[in-house]
Amino acid sequence: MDFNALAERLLPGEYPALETFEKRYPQRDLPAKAEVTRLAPSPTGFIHLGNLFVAIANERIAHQSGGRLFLRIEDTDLKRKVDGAVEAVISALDYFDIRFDEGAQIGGDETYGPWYQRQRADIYRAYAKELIRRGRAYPCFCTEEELSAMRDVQTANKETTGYYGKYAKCRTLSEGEICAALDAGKPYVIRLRSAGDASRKFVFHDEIKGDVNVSENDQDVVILKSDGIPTYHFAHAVDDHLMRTTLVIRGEEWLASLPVHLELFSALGFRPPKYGHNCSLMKMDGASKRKLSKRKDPELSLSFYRQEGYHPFAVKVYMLTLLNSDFEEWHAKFPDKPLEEFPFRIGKMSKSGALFDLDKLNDISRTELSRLSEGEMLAFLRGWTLDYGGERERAYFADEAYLREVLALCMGTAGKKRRKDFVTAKQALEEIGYFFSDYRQRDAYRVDPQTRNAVISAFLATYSHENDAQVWFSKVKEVAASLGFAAEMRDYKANPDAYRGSVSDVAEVLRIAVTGRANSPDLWSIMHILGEERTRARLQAALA
RNA sequence: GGCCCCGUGGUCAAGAGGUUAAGACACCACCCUUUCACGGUGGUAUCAUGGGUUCGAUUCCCGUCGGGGUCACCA
Repeated sequence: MDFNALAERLLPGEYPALETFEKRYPQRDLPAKAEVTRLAPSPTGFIHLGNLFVAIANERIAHQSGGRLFLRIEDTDLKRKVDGAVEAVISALDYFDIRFDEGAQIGGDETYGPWYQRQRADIYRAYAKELIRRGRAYPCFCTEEELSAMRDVQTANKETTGYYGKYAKCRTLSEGEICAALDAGKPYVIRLRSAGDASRKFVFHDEIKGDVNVSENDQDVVILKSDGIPTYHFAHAVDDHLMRTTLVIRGEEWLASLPVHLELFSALGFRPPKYGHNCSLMKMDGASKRKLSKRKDPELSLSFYRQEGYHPFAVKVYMLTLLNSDFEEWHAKFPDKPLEEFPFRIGKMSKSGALFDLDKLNDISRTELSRLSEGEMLAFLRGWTLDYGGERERAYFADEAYLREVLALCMGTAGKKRRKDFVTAKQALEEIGYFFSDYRQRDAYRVDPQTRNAVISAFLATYSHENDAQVWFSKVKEVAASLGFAAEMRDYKANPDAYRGSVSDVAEVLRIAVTGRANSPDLWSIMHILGEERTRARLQAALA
């Protein structure tokens, strides 16, 4: 077989000599320990919490080591392409502070581009042509039907499925057969002629998983699809070599194809990067865990968190606590230090899949939000409102001084004790709704209507808006006492049977009447922010 | 099903051949309290299982079970 002639027939024309690529994409000039990492999404426009997870790890490792992080777009499958997807990816990641040094739409150093794989078609073909010349790749004319029939046979025989060994029938086609098929205009793909033996095993060191047992690849994988575009595997080997990637952190689902990648690197004469296969984020589905899925878990797309109004910092803190178990302690110890100062270590990443825990995220969100000043909170809420808020939320910003006052009270920024009532922007705006015209009773009264009316009327009878907090509260106590409730918590606790309840129960009635909820900041302050008129109106309305 | 990965409380997890097996979330109780919170203290709860190795195993080895991943001209 004349491989040179075959290569010429399959990929006619002049392709640059491979050395020119080595020159065009030189070894990077970086410090010794610097790592070059990347994110290589396909342009579906969908970004997942899992993507963020991996993105943060890649970003940290690159920047912490003085290396580079780049963005490459894996657009080799046109079926997946969605317009504006790249912008969406960048914007979503940017929201969480992931900044690329170079890559698609980044505008940094362009040396290692182009960053869209479709624009690199000639590069892949040049390497594919070389592989054909060396007899390491060959054309395959098998149709989809043939392949699937073959798979059925293999399954029935309980054999490994795929294109390998005796099943790789195009591997042994004669020159004449190939030419005939080509002359007939049959579509074909280019496959790797694997030199591996699946019965041979070896140990591979994974940066996250540690030593992993793998078998050699023996599959004649497709490297160039019938449209001349490379498969992921081939593009990965070529690109990550030429872009001088030193470390690939990617999802665990790639571990199975690692042998393919390793053989590709070796066939191409490239040194493979280091790999870290990171476990996927799991979700509880009924009684069992499962990987987060785009289809089934739209609520776990990155845009969900933005829409809900989670603070990006909080999400990042949560991701980091899952990524490196000692981060949480570090962050608790140095809450004011920038996250970048945390010594992130790939070796600390967990080998087992973490279950996504919304309770934990919410707790972190609460804590992080409670650390903001009311000015920062105002800005955060405004940002969210501009993007996702409705008319109601927008109206809250009409009187900024008033809003500030509300936030200061709700966050406890004035006093020494911060409150932790806010979890997300959306929820916070809902939470403060009662300071605006839309009163809604959210929580139910725990006392019967008669008692409720009695409490409210009694309070109304003595209510004087000018009273300071002290006087105001002593009046609440009087109301309590007059209706058979303990005025002092202590008394109630000492002898609960002697009372119908305590001041707490009385205050709760008033609280619900005024705010619509059983939880709120200091009631007296609320009444004073609302003003006498609205306060009386709400109490009055609650009587009805 | 084959192959690979994983297996400490409900969740995230630290940990070491001998420990009272950390911590965080959630939950419960109590304390503080001028109501709501914040906070504080305490509590319930874990080494999947069987067999080895060992004076001793949750830790090392093997099997079992369980969970996950992967077996495309998708990435």
